[in-house]
Amino acid sequence: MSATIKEVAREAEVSVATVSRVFNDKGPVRSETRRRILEVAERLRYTPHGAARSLITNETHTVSVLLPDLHGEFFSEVMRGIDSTAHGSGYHLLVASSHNDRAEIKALLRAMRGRVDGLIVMSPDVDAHTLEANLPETLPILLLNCLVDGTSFDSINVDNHGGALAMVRHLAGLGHRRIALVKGAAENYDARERLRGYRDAVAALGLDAAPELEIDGDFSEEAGYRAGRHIVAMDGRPTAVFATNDAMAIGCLFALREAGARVPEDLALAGFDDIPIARYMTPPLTSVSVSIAKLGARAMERLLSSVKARNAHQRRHETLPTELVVRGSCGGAAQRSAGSWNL
Amino acid sequence: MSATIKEVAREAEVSVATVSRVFNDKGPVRSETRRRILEVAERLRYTPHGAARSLITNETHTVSVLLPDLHGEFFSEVMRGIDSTAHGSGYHLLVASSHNDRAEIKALLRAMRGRVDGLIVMSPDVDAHTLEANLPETLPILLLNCLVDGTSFDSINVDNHGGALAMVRHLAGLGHRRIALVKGAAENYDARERLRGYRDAVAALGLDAAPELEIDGDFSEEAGYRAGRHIVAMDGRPTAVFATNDAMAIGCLFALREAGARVPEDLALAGFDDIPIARYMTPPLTSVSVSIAKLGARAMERLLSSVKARNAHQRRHETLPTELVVRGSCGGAAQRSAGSWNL
DNA sequence: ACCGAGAATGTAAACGGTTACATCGGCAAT
DNA sequence: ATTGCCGATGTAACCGTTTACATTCTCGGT
Repeated sequence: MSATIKEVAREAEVSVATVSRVFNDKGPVRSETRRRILEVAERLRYTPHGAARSLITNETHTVSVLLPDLHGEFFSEVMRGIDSTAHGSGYHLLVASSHNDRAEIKALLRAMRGRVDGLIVMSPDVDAHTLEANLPETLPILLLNCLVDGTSFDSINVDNHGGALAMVRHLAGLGHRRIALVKGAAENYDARERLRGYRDAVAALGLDAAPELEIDGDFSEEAGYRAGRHIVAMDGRPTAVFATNDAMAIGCLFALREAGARVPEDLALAGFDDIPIARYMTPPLTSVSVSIAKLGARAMERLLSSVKARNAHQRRHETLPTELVVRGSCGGAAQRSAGSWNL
Repeated sequence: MSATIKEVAREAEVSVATVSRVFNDKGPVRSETRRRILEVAERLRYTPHGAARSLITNETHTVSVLLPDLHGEFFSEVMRGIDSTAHGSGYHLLVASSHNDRAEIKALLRAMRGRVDGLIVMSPDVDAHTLEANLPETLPILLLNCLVDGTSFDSINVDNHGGALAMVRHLAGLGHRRIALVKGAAENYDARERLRGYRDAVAALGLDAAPELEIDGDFSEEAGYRAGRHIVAMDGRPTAVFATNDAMAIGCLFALREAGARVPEDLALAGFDDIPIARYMTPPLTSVSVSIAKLGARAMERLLSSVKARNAHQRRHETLPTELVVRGSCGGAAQRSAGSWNL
């Protein structure tokens, strides 16, 4: 094993306390002593032992991110944001994908004690109760895009409702009265909110409202593909399709093209999330941008502040606004200037 | 704070040793005693303290992944593979993106002591020397897609050379004699190997070899875009473009389309990596698949085995084969059957 | 009734740090 | 010369576990 603080102390002919003081910049140390200690430490390749330090100081300088299944762009982006601010504040990142098995989640959560200073939860499946039951009540927690019923946890959510509303309004503005929606899984919170936004907009604008316009899906490309095939075969065929995430929009586009339907001429298509691929599709996909990296950054920011406040702070629920990104897939005025392709 | 083992012991009227034995399934415990202890533990919400445990056992059940900058699909996929096997073996994952600052990397590496049992390094920038100088020599390390000169570290590399070779051979088979290459950054190891594969193939097959056919790039979409613009303007215009990664192929495709060049009719286009978007492009991109998730899984597998062997094992360098994935972007017989889209 | 062998449990020493408190000089003020 | 104070350093307790070793209990065999 590596050298310990004791060996450094012995070699530098001081006590461990002094060595510790040097390494933590705490308390007065004569500069000559400091120099000698640092020199010895360097020679012995001494590095403080993380676990030992955590044990006594009761802080790990590590936060954990719990997510459902790290799939694709969304995960990658949100992690980017999270990592960047964590890193900036000298915190390490522990990732845990829950694979939504009940017992497993419980085990995961429990394993957190003594390992992390805080927790960001992104699993829509993990209910607040499970969290409370399996975590030390002093551990700061931030719910990211989770259902926040009456829970007293801090949270950040994307304005799914508002985004969906804006998208439907946009489509209506282009003249569409009959807009199909490709739904996400019923138990998914994001999915429910987007659905709610769609319905509210349809009602408010007096558009065609029919159960068959709400098509089942689960946020996977394959579901989008199935939805697409279904749509081209409908008799009261809609003039626009709003897939509630980009992955489904992609699958859907494939199905439409396969069936010979042109987008946007025959059918307008819109997505949600504005994942990086969206702008490279043919046609480029109109979507709702949620600024995923910023979402992650903001989450970590808030978590760290509650870590520093020792979790004794005012709880808050925050909603991050979305932005409609108009590209070519819905026709209309959508145009993008050459050269700005890499926005 | 949460309950400690002592409180459980006191409440259950046993010694801490017995509680510990129960929680680790070690040594004999009367089943009645075990029951009582578990009951008390549950009531007190006791969970073993990670740091304390690590301190004495000298293992953290955590491995760290060091990567350059967690950007995009590649990261996401490789993490997926890594996480899945780590998780399967009961290991936690610490991610650290190095942001390639010298001093920062050093600090990061040092902070690892007492925090992790092993390390996967994916930063092509981190040289072996930095690793050796800043890590306890007993820490198992696996180099993933890094330059492995004479280093004695374990490693896994993608067969970049073979993949590039196969791609050029494929293009030549379609009748192309003048094939442009869009290079990656000169200092990037993957990039160099792919370039080497291209040159070897060109030489072996007697294709047109000219310096102007090797176009600068850096693996970014933007670089691909610039390369595309450059290519359409060349006088001895090539008939095929081999972008050494998919991101550049995407940018390139955009530029070609913008200039009115049809793919694959006027110009064949190929990429490398087979990122998920590739199959959704128009036309679908012919690429070299590296099975990224498998790469990550394999890496973690090997790392864990050397963790278990206490790092006292035979070092090995391994090369993961690549696979040519033929789609529509190069013309020829490329065709994909409807329905298999979600492969 | 006694012995010895396990089985069941307890005791206490690590693990590698941090930090409250004690100690020790040296120096300015008296 | 004494006092008091402060800067520099040392001592030792503590953080929450695991585990080698000691101790006690339980029984079957004699």
